[in-house]
Amino acid sequence: MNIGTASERSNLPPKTIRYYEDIALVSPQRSTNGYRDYSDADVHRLRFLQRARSLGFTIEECRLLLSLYQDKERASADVKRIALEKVKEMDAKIVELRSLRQTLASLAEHCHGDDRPECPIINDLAGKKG
Amino acid sequence: MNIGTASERSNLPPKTIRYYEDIALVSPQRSTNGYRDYSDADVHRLRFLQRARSLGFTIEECRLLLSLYQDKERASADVKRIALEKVKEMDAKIVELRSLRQTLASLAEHCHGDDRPECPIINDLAGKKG
DNA sequence: TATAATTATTCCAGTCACTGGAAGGTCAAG
DNA sequence: CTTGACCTTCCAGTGACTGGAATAATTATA
Repeated sequence: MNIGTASERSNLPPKTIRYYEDIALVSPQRSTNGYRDYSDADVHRLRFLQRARSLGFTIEECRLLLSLYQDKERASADVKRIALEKVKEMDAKIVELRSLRQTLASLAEHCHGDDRPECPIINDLAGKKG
Repeated sequence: MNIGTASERSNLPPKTIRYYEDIALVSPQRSTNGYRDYSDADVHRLRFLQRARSLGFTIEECRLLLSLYQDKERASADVKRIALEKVKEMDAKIVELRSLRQTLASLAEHCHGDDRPECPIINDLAGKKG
């Protein structure tokens, strides 16, 4: 099938799919007219990538997961380890984001938000005390 | 002062400070030897940037905040609006991240994580049901 | 004073994961 | 036969830096 169809079925934009070919993640056949010709297996890999990316795996992690997926002898322990590391990373990111959010929200709360130029947000960013 | 000192005082790496000059955020004087010569006001701007960036503002938002900061006539309402938008964005990001984290964690939980190749994480990524 | 170490300079290239756009080839419908 | 949708390649840009090479200036030490 052409890239447009593969795009619909994988829920990935054509540009992204071509990019995945550039970095050797999914390499479809070519039709006689030079168009990329995606097999069901290719689309399968694309969907795998779409899902894994949306779960926060990097491209290189996806590459690893794909190779584990290809390898019939792979141990699920490998996959689990990678997943749990990712969960830990996400936890850390959430904590950090929540803290930033709190700081910013409390700054905004103390900003009267009218025409007067006194603004605690600006003051804080500028490093003023109080 | 030289870039090294400015770096220490602003808690920003020299590379980043030079980059900020490239994109016209902080433009110090030059000494006769060609070295950048940072004033206290420059360092002030750098600290402002460091803090704002760490709070999740983009460079362009920082540019805006700096211009509001410079402008004595600015209304704090503008700053508050920007800050509250940012808080909303962060809330959304946190929700999304939490959901991804949950998906991944529950997949990992159901993965026995031994030598057997059966792995729910891989199966899920591959789009298998059950 | 010679030398070594540190810090500074510029410039080019790379990161990550795409995304946009130009210039052109192919194909199906009317 | 033309229109328009879809496909191709290639080049360049995004954001926010970061790394590294080659060179120059300053500072510390022997």
